[in-house]
Amino acid sequence: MSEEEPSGLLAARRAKLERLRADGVDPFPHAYPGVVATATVHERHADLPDGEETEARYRVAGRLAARRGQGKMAFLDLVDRSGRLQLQARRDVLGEEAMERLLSLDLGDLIGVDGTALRSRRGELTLRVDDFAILAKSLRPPPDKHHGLQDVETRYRQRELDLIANEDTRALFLLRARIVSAVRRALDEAGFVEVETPVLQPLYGGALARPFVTRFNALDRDFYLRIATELYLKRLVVGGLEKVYELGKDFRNEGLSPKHNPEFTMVEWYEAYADYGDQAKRLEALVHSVAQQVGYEGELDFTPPWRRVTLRDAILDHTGIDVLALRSRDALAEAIGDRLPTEDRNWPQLVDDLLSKYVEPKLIQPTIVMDYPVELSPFAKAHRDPAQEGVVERFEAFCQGMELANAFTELNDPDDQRARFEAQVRYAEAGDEETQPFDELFLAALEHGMPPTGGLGMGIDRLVMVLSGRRSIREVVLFPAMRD
RNA sequence: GCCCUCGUAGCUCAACUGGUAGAGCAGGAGACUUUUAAUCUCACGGUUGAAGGUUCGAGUCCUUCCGGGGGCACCA
Repeated sequence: MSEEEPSGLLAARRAKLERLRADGVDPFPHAYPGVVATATVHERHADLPDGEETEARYRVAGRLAARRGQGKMAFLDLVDRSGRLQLQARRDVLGEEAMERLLSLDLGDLIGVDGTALRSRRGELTLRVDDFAILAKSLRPPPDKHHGLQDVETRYRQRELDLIANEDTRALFLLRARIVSAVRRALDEAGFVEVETPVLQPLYGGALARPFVTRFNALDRDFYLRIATELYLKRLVVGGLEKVYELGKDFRNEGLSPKHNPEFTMVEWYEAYADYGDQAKRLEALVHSVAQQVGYEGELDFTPPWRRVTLRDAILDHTGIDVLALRSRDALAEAIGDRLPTEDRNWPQLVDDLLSKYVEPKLIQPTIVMDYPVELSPFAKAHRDPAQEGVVERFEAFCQGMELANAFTELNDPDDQRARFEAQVRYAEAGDEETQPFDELFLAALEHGMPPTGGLGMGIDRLVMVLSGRRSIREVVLFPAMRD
């Protein structure tokens, strides 16, 4: 598979590959047992004084990241997942042949080293190379060893290069892994059972979004990639699993933005015999705990309780408009005036517009916005306070100017749920493309009886954005969606 | 889909009002036994995203297309 290589860089590496083979060295050996992390070597000799040598031998492996040649002695930097370790190669230790082979290595080659720990006169912990092996020859030049890889497009399209070249990228995705682990651990310890529900669904639901459509050949019909796990998880609560969660990918067929990737990771949990107030407490405690476990040190204060405000008051504070006093589309549109385009927007859409344009960007510290209009929330239970007519028990948590989580006291009255589906169908007939399709199987499940239940969904990518201070979801997704 | 903006060597970046593309790193040859972005010498490295156009002359100006980033729309 040859291609243009204007600088002859590929040819030079190919030539080295052939030279290795000619010398009887396998450039792609099968395994290299007994490797320890470079961080382990650093930990074991943290107190070694400058200029001191030891008898301690280690086998490490990783990518050759830098080289400082010196004729009869050379220093090399080896990078593995845990960090970086300096190697010292001496002609008098290795002998002529091995020294020449080591000096002919390219940056980017994967090597394994057996060596003896010492600390150089300049204070750098170093492994003197007693023996080494090429573990995989690199046939392409790596990114710049000092500047790393800066080109945003290449960083996203070839994330492996970003990970090779940029230590903060490695740290970020290790952080992401610890965040996901901590979320799972918190739910496991709280007695939730992790489940897996279908990604390929004959009918989508659980959120207001357009789905991806795919073809199921054997059944000769279209299926949908899930937009949420909500409805299947609630069927499991009906089934008696009581406390369930799923952490996985959802897919929404919508535009790209710094806050939206068409496939994203969501955790949803459902808890029998609990309400949305319980979920708010669980969310606060969980995020606070996760932040502590991963060593979050940013500006955001996750200490419970978070600020709470009703949606009505939040919009009133930021716009002067009382949406609950203006329950008709036209009255609300008139109050909005020319602040937002109101044509072709129905009442719930206008409320949502006010929230996302005037309130959401201002919510930097963690904030829980409670009590939404029923029209925006087809799966949330009506407010227990009869005075709160048209309002459901739902909250969204916001942080760093974006939505982090969405929760409600789940609607478990099957007749009410049926009426909500019917309302969604009416919105669809009026042209709304993001309505909730009618789900008879879900209704049948509710008719068997679902306990009072509180549920919550939280965007994992956004949690990682918040805890890492990243402003684009593409920074926290390994392979974000890109054009061909 | 619309608007703004960016695209130069493998990587990181230069190139005044249009004057014929340059450096560091990497790679090649060589020197060097404690370097830390090692240093030094020499040579090499380009379809300036693509295709057109204006001009005596285009990296630079214009048009279209491709891709990235930001914004709008869509959007949770």
